[in-house]
Amino acid sequence: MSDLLERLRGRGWRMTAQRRVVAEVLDGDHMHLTADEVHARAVDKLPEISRATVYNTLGEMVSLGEVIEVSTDHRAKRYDPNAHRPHQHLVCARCGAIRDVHPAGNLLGDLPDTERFGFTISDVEVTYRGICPNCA
Amino acid sequence: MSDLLERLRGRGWRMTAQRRVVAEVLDGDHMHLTADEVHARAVDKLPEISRATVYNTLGEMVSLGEVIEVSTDHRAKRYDPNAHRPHQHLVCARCGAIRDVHPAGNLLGDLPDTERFGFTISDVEVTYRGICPNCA
DNA sequence: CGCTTGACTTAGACAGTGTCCATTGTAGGA
DNA sequence: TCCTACAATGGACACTGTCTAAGTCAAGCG
Ligand SMILES: [Mn+2]
Ligand SMILES: [Mn+2]
Ligand SMILES: [Zn+2]
Ligand SMILES: [Zn+2]
Repeated sequence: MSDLLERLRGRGWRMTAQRRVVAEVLDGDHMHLTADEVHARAVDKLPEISRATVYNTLGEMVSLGEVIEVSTDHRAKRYDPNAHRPHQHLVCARCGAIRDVHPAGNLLGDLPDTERFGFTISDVEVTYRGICPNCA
Repeated sequence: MSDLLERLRGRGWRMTAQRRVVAEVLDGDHMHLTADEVHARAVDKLPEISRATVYNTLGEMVSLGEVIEVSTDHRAKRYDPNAHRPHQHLVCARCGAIRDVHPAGNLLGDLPDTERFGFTISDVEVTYRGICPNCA
């Protein structure tokens, strides 16, 4: 089942009921949940799990590169278990729906050397904004 | 001096000391300030200006398209008076320094039709991340 | 000019999101 | 089974942003 859980076990994580539940929630069908949304779903499976533990666990997963933090609006960060296939996000400006997208081309190459100001650039983050078919 | 102020006057804004000061701060040398940083600088010029007014004024300037909201980290929004020349941002992952950059190429064109899922896309937001010369 | 009025400002309460810490619990190895 | 280092807990706290009720004032008008 949980590939995410497998990878975490392989990294020497102490396996607790709480971490199992957080991993299960992330691997479920709902993508791009906020920490509090993850917590709400986790509570359904393990009523005594605390908010702090969910925040800690998500933060650790991000540090390990197993989960990605996404912030498409200026509100809560969202947690994305799709960390092993590089992708970007397409966001509906009206309802907030989020889709994974895979742009063609070399995004990093679009930035000329004269525009790099001596930075060593390691990452490009792109958010496409528009109106989804439902909202149109 | 303040081009920003001129444009706002032209839009029928009631001209108050508070709005003048916020516009002056934005047009100063420091770019990409947070609302509370704008407030701190505004207080130096007009001690009684309130936090709420700074938030309100910045929000109105954004609505009018005279200022852009930027969120490069997952913390406070930053306010960018450079609203009339489209650009993107380059951010130092260590110290948070922000530079304006002007990518070549058609950013929107990088997203194939098959990756648009029926959305009407109106905007692309790009953040380049790396390490600045100072931090390297 | 001085009045009038509706737009603007203010202080502070409140809400949403995230962090911290002292205490308690427990996974997993000896 | 026991130990102990690591993890979980709950609640206080910090940061960012929003809201409201009451007071203030810019600007148009006589
Ligand atoms: Mn994603
Ligand atoms: Mn800028
Ligand atoms: Zn929509
Ligand atoms: Zn730096």
